[in-house]
Amino acid sequence: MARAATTSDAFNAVAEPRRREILEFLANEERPVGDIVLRLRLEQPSVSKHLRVLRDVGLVRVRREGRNMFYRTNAEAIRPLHDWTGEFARFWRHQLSSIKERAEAKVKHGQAEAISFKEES
Amino acid sequence: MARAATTSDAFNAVAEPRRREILEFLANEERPVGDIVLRLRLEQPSVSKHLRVLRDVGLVRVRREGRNMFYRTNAEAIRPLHDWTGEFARFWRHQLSSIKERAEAKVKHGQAEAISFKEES
DNA sequence: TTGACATATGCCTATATGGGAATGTATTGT
DNA sequence: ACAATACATTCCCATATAGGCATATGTCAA
Repeated sequence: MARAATTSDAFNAVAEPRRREILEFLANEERPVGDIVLRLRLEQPSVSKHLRVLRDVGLVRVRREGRNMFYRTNAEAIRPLHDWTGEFARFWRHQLSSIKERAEAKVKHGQAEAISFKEES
Repeated sequence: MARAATTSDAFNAVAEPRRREILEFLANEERPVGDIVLRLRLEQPSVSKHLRVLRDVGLVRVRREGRNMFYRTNAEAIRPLHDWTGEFARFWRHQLSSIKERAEAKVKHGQAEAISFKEES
């Protein structure tokens, strides 16, 4: 068998980096497809296809307004991922991973892996 | 191009349901491969291959003891996923995801729509 | 060394993918 | 009606699976 479909669940859908970028971009407010194309610098068909996947798993919602399709992130659909990963929180608090990791942690202390949701460009 | 490799990052690695099960099983304590085989009822080669993927992205650590390979989940590697999904928490708190929810919200608090759907040219 | 055991890797195949290019569809303006 | 605009869909293709099966590697015991 092959890999599970990208549309099988939110886990598979967000595995694609571009789709994560789209979700970040659409988190604050709804946007027409054209805006996403400009922002991510992808071909329009690619964006439409990514949106199709996100839509199929409920990660985005869409609304038509004239010729435009306004998409927005449906944060609720991301919640299961947050919940699942959160189950491991108690372990990363009490676990001493490895000597090597501790050393790395000290070195790159500022690398907090924070994702920023830029409003406009 | 095809899909990104399962070993490209934790997002892709955990997209596979079986690998998530493995991570859950190995969260509390280390286990030899044989235990995972029995637990998940998969063929041993499949388990080994899944473990290889998880190992490549740092989601599990391994230790040899005689003929056995003891694997355990490295929760730290799951943290980035938790952090990323957590960025959307403020949205699922303020967003009304469905008509049903909106109706309930109105009844309970008489709360107005919090998200502004701004238009842009 | 030989054999049993535990695990890893290689090979094969059906399947789904993401990007590019072309085309289809819906809506608006004239 | 017709052209333009905004998206969506289809087709093609190189690539990476995941599972099944066979085989290789590594370790221990006799």
